[in-house]
Amino acid sequence: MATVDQTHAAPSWRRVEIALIAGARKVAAAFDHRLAPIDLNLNQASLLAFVNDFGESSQTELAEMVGIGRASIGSMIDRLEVRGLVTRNPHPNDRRVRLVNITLDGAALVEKFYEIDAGFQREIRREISREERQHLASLLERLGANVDAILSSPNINQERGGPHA
Amino acid sequence: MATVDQTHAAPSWRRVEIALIAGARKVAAAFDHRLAPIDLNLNQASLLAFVNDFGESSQTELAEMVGIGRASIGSMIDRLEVRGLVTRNPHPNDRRVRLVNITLDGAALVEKFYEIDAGFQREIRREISREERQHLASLLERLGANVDAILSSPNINQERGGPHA
DNA sequence: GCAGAACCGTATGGTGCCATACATTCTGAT
DNA sequence: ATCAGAATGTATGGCACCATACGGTTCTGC
Repeated sequence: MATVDQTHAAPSWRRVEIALIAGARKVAAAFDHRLAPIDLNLNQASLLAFVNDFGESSQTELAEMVGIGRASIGSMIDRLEVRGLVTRNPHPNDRRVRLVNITLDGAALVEKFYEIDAGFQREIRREISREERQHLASLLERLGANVDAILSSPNINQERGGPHA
Repeated sequence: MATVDQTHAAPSWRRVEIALIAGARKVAAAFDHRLAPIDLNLNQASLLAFVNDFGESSQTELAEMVGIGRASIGSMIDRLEVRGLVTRNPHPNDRRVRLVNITLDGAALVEKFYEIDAGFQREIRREISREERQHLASLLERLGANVDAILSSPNINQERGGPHA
């Protein structure tokens, strides 16, 4: 009750972009819910799986992969390292870099993750076709490009009336 | 370099869901960037616009509308109230409820928001057709339904193979 | 060689969200 | 009338992320 009335299809305060953001947060929450038994969240699992498949990677590479900043990836790896799921080793030729590798325990956890993930996919993708997902991916890609353009462009300071031209 | 190889269409560590989450965060960041001149973030602007259009609402209604929890909406309204953009008034018949109303200042800010939003839409929706957006909205709706189902269902503890039924 | 730019990882402080627990108030059953 | 249960809003503590700044390291141009 008191939920948003369906008859208002797309009122001004309920944009697609807002639905996108709230929806993404809920998807993450659902993922985390299913991942709780192995005590991992989505980003952690994603990082682990990446290192498992790709082998040793620098932290910057991992940050770019997961889509978060370098500082965040650092503390994330801290926690994974404490749990013995990954190791940090020096790069042989570049002393700035710390290469992240997966451990046996980590690899074992990735296996469990894949099982859970398979079940999760069946649930989350119900009523959503493969074609739609690909469409979504391409849309997100273009969205990302537009976002980058916005972020790198300055704010035209309240030139009220907006950029009519 | 070291970026994701395109030839791997959907590698296990790069799911659509992850792209969705990272993409949504970036969209929010871009929105906040454009909203910075009026010192509002997306959720705040969305809340203000809702109250502006719908009139007084309870905090629980607003939380549901924005898609965050009751505790979060509370501190959010705190900040808006301090700035004099909304007021909290007692409900005439129910002393638990505090009805949120918009002020004249708040309404004026909503107008600015609409202008900025219009420009933002033009930017963010470049290369994305109206049909695609509607498609996205419907997809998000089904995604949300699946998510709700997941969150309200218990974790079948690593009954590997997943819920076949 | 060497100063300055570019890059890697880390430390710090701040933000926004969540989950949980709580006091208050309303509702409904007895 | 009374009392259990539900609903509203608030307080608290924790988490994950960001932006910024920094020390250490490598690369580049002279």
